[in-house]
Amino acid sequence: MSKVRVRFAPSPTGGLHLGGVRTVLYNYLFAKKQGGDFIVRIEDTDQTRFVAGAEDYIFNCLKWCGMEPDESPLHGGPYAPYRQSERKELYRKYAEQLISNGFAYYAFDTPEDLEKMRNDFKTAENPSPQYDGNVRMQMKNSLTLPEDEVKKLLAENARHVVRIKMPAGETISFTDMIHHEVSFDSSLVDDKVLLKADGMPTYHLAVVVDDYLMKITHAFRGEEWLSSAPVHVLLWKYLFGLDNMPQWAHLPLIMGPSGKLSKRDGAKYGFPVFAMNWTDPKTSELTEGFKERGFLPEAFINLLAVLGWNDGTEQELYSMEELIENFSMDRVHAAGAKFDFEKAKWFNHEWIKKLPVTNYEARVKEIFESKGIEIKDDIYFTKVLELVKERCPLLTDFFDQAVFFYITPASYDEASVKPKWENDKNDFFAELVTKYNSTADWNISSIETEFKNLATEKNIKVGELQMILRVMLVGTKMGPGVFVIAEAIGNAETVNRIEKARVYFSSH
RNA sequence: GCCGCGUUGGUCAAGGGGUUAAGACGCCUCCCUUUCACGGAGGAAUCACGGGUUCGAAUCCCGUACGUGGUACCA
Repeated sequence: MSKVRVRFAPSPTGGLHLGGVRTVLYNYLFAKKQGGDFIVRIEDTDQTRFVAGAEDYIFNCLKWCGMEPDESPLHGGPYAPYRQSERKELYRKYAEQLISNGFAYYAFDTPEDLEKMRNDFKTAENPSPQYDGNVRMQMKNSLTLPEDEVKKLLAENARHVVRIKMPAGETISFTDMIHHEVSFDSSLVDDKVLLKADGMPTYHLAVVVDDYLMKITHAFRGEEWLSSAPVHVLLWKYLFGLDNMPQWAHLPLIMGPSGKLSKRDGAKYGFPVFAMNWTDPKTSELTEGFKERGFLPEAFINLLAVLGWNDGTEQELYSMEELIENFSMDRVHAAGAKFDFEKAKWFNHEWIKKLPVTNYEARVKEIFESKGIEIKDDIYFTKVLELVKERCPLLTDFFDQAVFFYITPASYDEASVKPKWENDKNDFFAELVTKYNSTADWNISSIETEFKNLATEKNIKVGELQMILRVMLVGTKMGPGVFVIAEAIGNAETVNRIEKARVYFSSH
């Protein structure tokens, strides 16, 4: 059996969303599991939709996710070029081969002609007429025009396209790795354009020709392509033989709160849809990415992998290696899945807890510095992150959960302290400051022992005092153990914060 | 409209003729902590509907409904 080769074939028209990344992932996992090659081919046959920077952006996303292609326009490879716009000259000959075999034809209809046809044939039962067997003989094409006129038009370079001539009354079927037998009635499929007036192929021709030329063995794509699969199957049959056709798998769609997930859903419902931040160069509109929202690539990959796939066990957390080991296409769900941001955050939290802080502290450091907190002591920073990570589902949560390790609170949760602030409390903290000022060995147990001894001596409930101490050090009722915080921020700063708060509470 | 695909709790899902119909997220209660989390123990909540087939259907078949994708010289 020949080596497994799969491809991800994006068109560089904008950001890379969830569904796209999952398509790459399944391609990648399948290829790596079989020891095959993962190819990225850029499908840029529509120059009107070209967006500057989109291709680089896609490769950046793949890099962030840890999925490096074996072949691509960036990585090179034996089947270059990997950009369809650079392969333009290749396609025409296949289109012409189809025509000479009677499987396709030239069509000279103008956009106005097409619009007229759609209008003329439009009825209540058929709101969107297709260019198909029912109308093709009434259009302007090499099937209806006299041969010499066709020759003449071609000779004078009249604008034309090449369309596939869909046969009538055939059942076109194929085996999909996820949906199993899928079949279509060829009479109901339209004469899709194969080669456009500008000489570029459409997706339909290009995908078949390139998959053949690049020796692709398995072709995975979103389910939105299933409807046009009969065109591709026929093209394979006419051009290269069904025996050489790759195995198809049409992946279930990832749904948003209302229908197929779109980038609009992100802004609308408050969660990212793209892998990384994407700014449209034309409109300057920014669409948020999972990365910038505070996701770890490990979590992003993990949550995408199990959205539509499971290995039949109860395992939910998988590293890339484990995914490669366990992935199989036949356990991919046929039904679409609705994306749940709450669960996505849970995955991220699990990975934050699981991975050593050193794995992501550089990113957290950037967040702190962008908010004006300079990190000078990396050892201390690591320790701080370690202390708060179980309350941070997102990387961006670390700031709020840990700023107080760096700055003295500017305000206090007065509602919690005020009702309990009486003279005995004031005295207690005044004495505590004196004691702490002379504490020689500043560690958690000495801090706690001194505190509790003094409380016992003063006959005040320890718990109540601890709560007040917390508010004094943190500002609010949050964070790790109070004495742990005191130890971390140090003797001088602890004393400083207690004294500042004591004065504040006594005068308010 | 037509064509394709799909349908197990709110969400992700296991299970594919006989099960008390797993598990996870979320939600609720309790424990832990006089904080917030983490962790632990419980709880509410599901086989779209109608017909078959069968001793027995969440599981097989047929309809219906609903959802979703396509219906471009876009991918």
